[in-house]
Amino acid sequence: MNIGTTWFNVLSAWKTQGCILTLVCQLKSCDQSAADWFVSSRAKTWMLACIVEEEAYEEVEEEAPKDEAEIQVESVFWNIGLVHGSIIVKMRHNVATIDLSEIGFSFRRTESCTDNMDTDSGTTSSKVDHQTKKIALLLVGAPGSGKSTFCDKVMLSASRPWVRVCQEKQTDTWDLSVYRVLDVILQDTIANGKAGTKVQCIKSAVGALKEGKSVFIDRCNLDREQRGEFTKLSSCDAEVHAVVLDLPAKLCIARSVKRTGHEGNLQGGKAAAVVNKMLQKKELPKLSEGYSRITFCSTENDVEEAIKIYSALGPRDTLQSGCFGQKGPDSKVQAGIMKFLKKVETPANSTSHAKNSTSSEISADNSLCDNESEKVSSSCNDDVKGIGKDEEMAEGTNHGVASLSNIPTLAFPSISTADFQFNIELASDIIVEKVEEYVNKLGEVKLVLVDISHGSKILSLVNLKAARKRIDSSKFTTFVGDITKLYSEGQLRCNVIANAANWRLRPGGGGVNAAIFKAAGPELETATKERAKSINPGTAVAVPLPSTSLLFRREGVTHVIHVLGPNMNLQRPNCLKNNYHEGCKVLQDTYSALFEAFASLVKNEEKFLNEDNTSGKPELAESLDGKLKDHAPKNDQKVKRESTHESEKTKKCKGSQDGTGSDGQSNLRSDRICGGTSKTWGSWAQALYHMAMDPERHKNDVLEITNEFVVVNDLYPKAKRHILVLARKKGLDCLADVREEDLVLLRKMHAKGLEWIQMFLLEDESLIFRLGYHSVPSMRQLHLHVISQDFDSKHLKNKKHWNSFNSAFFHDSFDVIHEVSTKGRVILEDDEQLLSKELRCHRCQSAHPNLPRLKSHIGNCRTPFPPFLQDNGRLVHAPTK
DNA sequence: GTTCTAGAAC
DNA sequence: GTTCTAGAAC
Repeated sequence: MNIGTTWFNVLSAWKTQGCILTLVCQLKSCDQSAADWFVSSRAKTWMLACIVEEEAYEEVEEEAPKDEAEIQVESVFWNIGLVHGSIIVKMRHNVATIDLSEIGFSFRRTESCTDNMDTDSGTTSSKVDHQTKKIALLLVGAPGSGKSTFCDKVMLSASRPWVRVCQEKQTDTWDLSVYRVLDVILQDTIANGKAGTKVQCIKSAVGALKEGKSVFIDRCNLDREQRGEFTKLSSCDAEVHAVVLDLPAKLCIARSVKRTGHEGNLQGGKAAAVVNKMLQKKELPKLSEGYSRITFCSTENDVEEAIKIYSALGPRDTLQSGCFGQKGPDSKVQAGIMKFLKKVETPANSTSHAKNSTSSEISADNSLCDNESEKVSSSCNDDVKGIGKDEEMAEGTNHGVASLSNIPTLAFPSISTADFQFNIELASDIIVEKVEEYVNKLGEVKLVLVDISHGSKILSLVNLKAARKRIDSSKFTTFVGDITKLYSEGQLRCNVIANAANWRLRPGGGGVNAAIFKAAGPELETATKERAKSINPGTAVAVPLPSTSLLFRREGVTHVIHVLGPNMNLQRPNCLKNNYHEGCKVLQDTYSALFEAFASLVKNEEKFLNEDNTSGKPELAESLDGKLKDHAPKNDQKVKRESTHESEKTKKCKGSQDGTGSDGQSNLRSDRICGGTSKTWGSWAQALYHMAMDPERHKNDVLEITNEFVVVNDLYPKAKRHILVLARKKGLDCLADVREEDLVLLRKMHAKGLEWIQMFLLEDESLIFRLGYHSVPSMRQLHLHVISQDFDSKHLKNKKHWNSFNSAFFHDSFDVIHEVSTKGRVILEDDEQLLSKELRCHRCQSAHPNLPRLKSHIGNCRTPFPPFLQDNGRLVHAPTK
């Protein structure tokens, strides 16, 4: 038997699905005894070597005459540094198993693979080039911020080919002897090789990009100049991204100390000094440096999120451009945006499902637990106690289930199966049985069983059993994700979530209870206390979530239903000591109580809605009449939400007035700005006024005339559809002039707007509309803008245009009507400053350096609109099918 | 509201 | 050199 040895340069390695690793290798050299190949990622290289039997080897030679072999590895069981286990390799047309039980690997062919792979591959890697939208990703962060870990984690699970380019070790060192590399791996260190220069880094990066791979630039990249050369990588037909690991200095130092301590090179103090010095000099990247996307991570959770995003990125996928995460350096503070950021930021610290920290990271965290900021301590608590039990990497957060529906939805965790150690088989039976019992009884609602971990046993069991019972999947589903981030991360809108509470109804403990209390903030604790002091097993306590709670504002959760299930854990109170007769009964009662409580909330909602429709906004309700979808969550928090909205405005107002002034003063001020006769209108600003006063004269420009208003196309539409409903009442120049007596008119204008939207939707059902007024209009005569949210128009030319429709400068008609009916007028502030604020996407809130960049972004952004827009009919679109 | 344009930013 | 912004005139 002829046995050959061959070496492969691994051109790229990426996971295609599950644990299938695809490698593109370049045949380096061969001899007659064996074939070795190896794979590398990072300095801690994936190293796989094998002896190939004659047949397989010949196959490689025949099939890859151009010095290229394509290999897929399935079922990989490996452990860097130990190099043992077995892997299944698919090498072009063959599948083989590699047994790595010892260094003398064996390789045996197991079955034929029928994949018809392209054997005439032409130039090396050309295939990859065409498929891959390349990315050059600069990691920006101090030593110990987790840059390399970031790369490792992404490379581990990404289906796109990534190469890590770093200072310490170049990826083009494939010509090292296999044994030397083996040594490297076995020692888990990168002691070989001198530090690479920046030029080498760039060379490697360019090389990798040309081969169709995406690259990580794993250097500190803390100052702009350092980064400059790398942003030029865009000339290699790659998008340049930055991920900023802006973690607390203490954390970076702790990790650096740990690391340097291990190698025995640097004293802890020295590491701290290095990190501190670097952080002092840091300049955060700006989009204007040439990035198409920047992601700021200020917590470990942010980092995990970013890892997830890049891991999920397939070879052909692209990410939205813009500035994501935390404050960008070029952001001017914008009240609305800061509110948004706060919404997103704060709860990010509240839960952690990052179970894939290395042990050194966890211990570094622990050392900070006692005296670090709350941020760090909360995340390390989670790391230690563990919300999820799963050690595997948290991958995506959902299975593509997107729900924006208004159907009341209850998300609930599996009760008692985690900390209370209830048997999972039995629990899954009970869940399915109870869901089956209630799902139809509850009417038009949806139930979702949520578990944070992928591969969760309870979810699989429940899915299986629910399928067997043919439970309607539109009414009951399971969902993988964090129950406190269902909307923001999973686009799953759940009005109500269930909490597996403790008997004291107190925060803490761990798991779901801790996560929900953290995410909801102290408001939930207070609201809970008002309802009950404790809870008995088998019962439920429904708590309305105050509108100030982040869980409400960010996720749209209106109620939390606390439930307490049976406990089988001896370490916890009221242990049933394996008495499953009693346990099952209690668990059944628990789910019954949960679903009953949910039913009761739904019932109350409907009642409220009906009352609201008859007294509040008859025209609106009539006009909608099932033809157009009102996005309102239809819950009893409506009034509360409005009051929040107002109080936020008041705060903002105070801020903008140099800390002076009560509401009264702000009213005065708004009067001065745009009220009554105090504003003078230029001749050019009178066009609408003339149309309203004498529409017959402008017949050609007018769409519709009634006694009370005129509908016209906006002369310079800022979106595909943009019309104005003009009030004809004299003296009603702008919002500041509106009084309670105009309420009927406002409602009619709104209804007229909705009528026109209906017509537009017949032509293009993909459009989504918003109706509203400019705070300080340029044109005289009160006019309602009815504008589609595509903003696809050549007339949208500047920041002012954008912000006038996408900041608090734009007052939704719904809010105007509500405000006038409750307060008699619209409270206006010095809103003109809002027009010069930074440009942010109206969907995902990412920031963009200029309007052309923003426009190209919004052309692609499909992120759901933020919850506040989806509520109360602020957005109007075609009925969802 | 738009257009025009200087000059800043790239 | 080109792109983009912002202020003035209308």
